[in-house]
Formats: sequence, structure tokens, C-alpha cells
Amino acid sequence: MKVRSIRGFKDILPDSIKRWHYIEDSAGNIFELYGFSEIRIPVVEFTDIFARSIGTSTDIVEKEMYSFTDRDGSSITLRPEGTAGVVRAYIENSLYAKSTISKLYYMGMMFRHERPQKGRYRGFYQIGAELFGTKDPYADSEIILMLWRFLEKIEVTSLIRLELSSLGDENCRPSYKQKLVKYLRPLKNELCENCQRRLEVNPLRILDCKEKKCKEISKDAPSMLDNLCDNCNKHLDHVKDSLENFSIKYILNPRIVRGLDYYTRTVFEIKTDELGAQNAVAAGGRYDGLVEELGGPPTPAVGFSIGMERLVLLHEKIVPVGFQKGVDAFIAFIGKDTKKTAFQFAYDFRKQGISVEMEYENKSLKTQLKKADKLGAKYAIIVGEEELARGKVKVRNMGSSSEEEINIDKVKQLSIKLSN
RNA sequence: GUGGGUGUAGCUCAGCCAGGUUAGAGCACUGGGUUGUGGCCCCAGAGGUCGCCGGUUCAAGUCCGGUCACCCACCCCA
Repeated sequence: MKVRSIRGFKDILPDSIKRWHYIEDSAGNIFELYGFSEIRIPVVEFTDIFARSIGTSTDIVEKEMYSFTDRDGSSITLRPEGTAGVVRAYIENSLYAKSTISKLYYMGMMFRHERPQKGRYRGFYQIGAELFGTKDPYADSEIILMLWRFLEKIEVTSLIRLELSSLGDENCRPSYKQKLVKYLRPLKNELCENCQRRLEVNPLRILDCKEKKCKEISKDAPSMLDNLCDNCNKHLDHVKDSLENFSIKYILNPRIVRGLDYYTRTVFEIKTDELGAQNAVAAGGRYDGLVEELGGPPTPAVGFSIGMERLVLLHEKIVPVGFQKGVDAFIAFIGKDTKKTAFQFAYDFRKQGISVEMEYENKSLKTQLKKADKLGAKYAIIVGEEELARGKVKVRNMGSSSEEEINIDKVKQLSIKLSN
């Protein structure tokens, strides 16, 4: 029986890890500029946390969670997203008491039992950010601006677009929901099977259905954006104005319906046409009720999360190469009693922050230089029997093919030269 | 859960439709051409239960059935 990984779980090999680091580091650096701090939270939580926050009628909770019974009989779940856990940590550690505003970001693996396809895995990475403690629309703007700034930094904005909408709040959403149901109810039999069910449990979802019949029917359905209360309208206008001030283009899409039930007011998605069916690269919005829902003090919040694998795919389209690892120098040894000295040099260089490689087994100089070339070494240090007898080593510049001999006690100065 | 596509060397694939000696190519790997000098070139070598199980046949990588895996799409979403 051959070993293999679990379906939908992928290895990230050294070939691509530099790109991952670059993207993750860029995110961290930019989020820090905006005052966000990293938080690390567990990969598992009590199932209840996710059920209560994400919503029991969502696909995630209904059929995609990796849930297990722990040894003490409690139900625990591998996190399908990050927000619920961050909110739990925010409440449990009383972060609301330490300052009015909390800005947190996280990166890590999420788990959803879906059928894998392009850009969709069962174990996938997300980068997310959450801002707690204010209803001010500037917070929404800042979150979106920060996300966009990050996407600019990694140069993928030509492949994506920002879509924006509002889901209303506790004042206007219920009445809109009724209005929508009232409109759809007479047409129920024409809806797809799925949407007939949605009409009862989560009618907003019908607006997002991809079935032709349902699209046709919902085309003339009342729009949330036309039914926002004054406060929600103002809030959305603020966000729109702010985006326009910074020349960030957005598309108003009243059909954005998030897959998680906790959103209120502002919702947005970063979409692309480059990845096939899985077109959402990042998404987020405001969730003013969630902290209280999970037992914390009433605390408004806004956040987003980014799908790393999808972002990596986009980044590969923009920057196809250039993320390979290089080495500063290669140490070749040739002749009797040179390996030990070469090995010592390797240790010394590395101790001084110079990355070097050398061969383990005795190989011809030609083979060693070939390897130096393949590793992209800028210099080859040739430790030869003949030179060593004279207290010297050869330094070969791999770009220009020029060589010079230096005294072995000058190796320390050499390291300065190699490092720039 | 449903549909379509694909499984042959480490990787990308040809060979299958019209079954027939030792199953191929390119890249990568190892050695050599240069008794101590990389990239380009040349030569050689190593590397395969042709996904797995069964069937048809004198003969199966090739045809048939089953099965597993991967990919894409539906769905859903980051």
C-alpha cells in the first residue's frame, strides 16, 4: 500500500514556499502599518462556536465541517474559517477591556470537507484581519483600503475587482426579507429544488443561485440596496465616498450574499476571472452582532479573509518566476585532506550569515562546479590540495569566470565581500 | 452527492483507435569527452509491477468489466 496524503490536502513544496513567504510577509508588514497585530488561535474549537457564529443553515455547518467527538464526549471541530475563533479569543481574553479598539490578523489552515477542484481544497490557508470596537464607516473603509493596499503591493490588482454591497441591519433586513419572501412565494414552484428550501431557511441565498430559472426570477426581485434604512444607507455612502476618494474602483453588487450568516451592513468580495469556478479571492464585511451572540459585550466589528491558494495562483500569473532560492557561495574541495578544511569554511561562512553549499561525497571538480552553477552560487571557493599546501584557496566568480587566490586567513574578509 | 476527463520513467507526455519481438522521447539525474574548472555541445548509463483487480485472446500498455486515485465542472465558497 502506497503512502499518500488525504484527499484535498496538499503539500507546499520548497519550490513554491518562497512565494508563500513573500505573500505572507507582505500581508503582515502592511497590516502592521495599519495597527494590526498577529494573533494565533487553535485549529480546533468546540463545534458550538462555529455553529452559532457561521449559522446552522449554511453549507459550511450543514455538511462541510470536520467534527469529532473528543475523548470526554464533547464535540469539537477543525476550524472551517478564522473569524469565529478570533471572536472567541477576543471574548475569552477580555480584549475589549484592554482597549476600545482591537485590530487582529491571523494566518493559518482551515478545513472544509468539500469536493476538491481548482482553487478549492479541504485543507486551505487563509489570511484574515478583524477590527473590533467601532461602528464607524471609516473602519470599513480602512479594512478595505488595507486589503487593497496589500493586493497592490503584491501586484495582482490587474486581475481582480472589488464588489461591494450592504446587507442592512436589524432594522431593515427583517422587513426586506419579508418583502423578498412575499415576492418569491408565489413563484416558489418555478424555483430550483434547493431554492424552494432556501425560501424557508435563508431566502437571501436565492439571489445568489446560479440556476437559470432562479436567476430569471430573482432578476426583478426587490433589492436590499433599495430597502436599506437611513442609517444603513448613510453608512454605505460613507464607505463608497471613501473608496472613491482613494480612487479604488468598486462594483455595487446587491447580490453579494455571504456564506456566513453573521454579516451585517457592509459586505465585499475580491473576485477574479482567472481561476475558473472559484472566483472569490477574498471576502469580508461587518458583523456587528457576532461578539454579543457568542457571549461577549455588544461589540461592532469588521473584517475579511483571503484565500491563500487562490492568491498564490494569481501571483504566479503576474510573477511566473524569480522566487527560486539562491546560494551565496559553493565550496568545492579537491585532492587529499581538503574536505575537512572545506567543511570548516562552510561552517565559518554560515556562522557569518553567508549561505553556502558543498558536496558531501568526493566528486570531481567539474561536478562540483556544475552543482555550484545549478544552485546559482555567485562564487565558488575552491579548496585545492595544491593551493592549500601554500596556505591559499581559489575564489572563482561564477558570473565572470575570473579567479583569484587568497590566503586562508583572509577568509573572514572574504565573507564581507560575498555578502554584497 | 452528481457529471465529464485523465492515470505509461522523478517531471511533461507519445504509444492505445486498427492487440504482435527487449515500452519510447524531452527535461531532470549519474558518469565520461577535459588525470583540477560550471553554463553550450557530444557520448554513455541508470531509472518502468504501463494505477490496481479480473476477463477476452496463442498474445493485452493497447480490447472489455470492475475498482481506486487525481483533475475539471455542478454545488458551495476563501
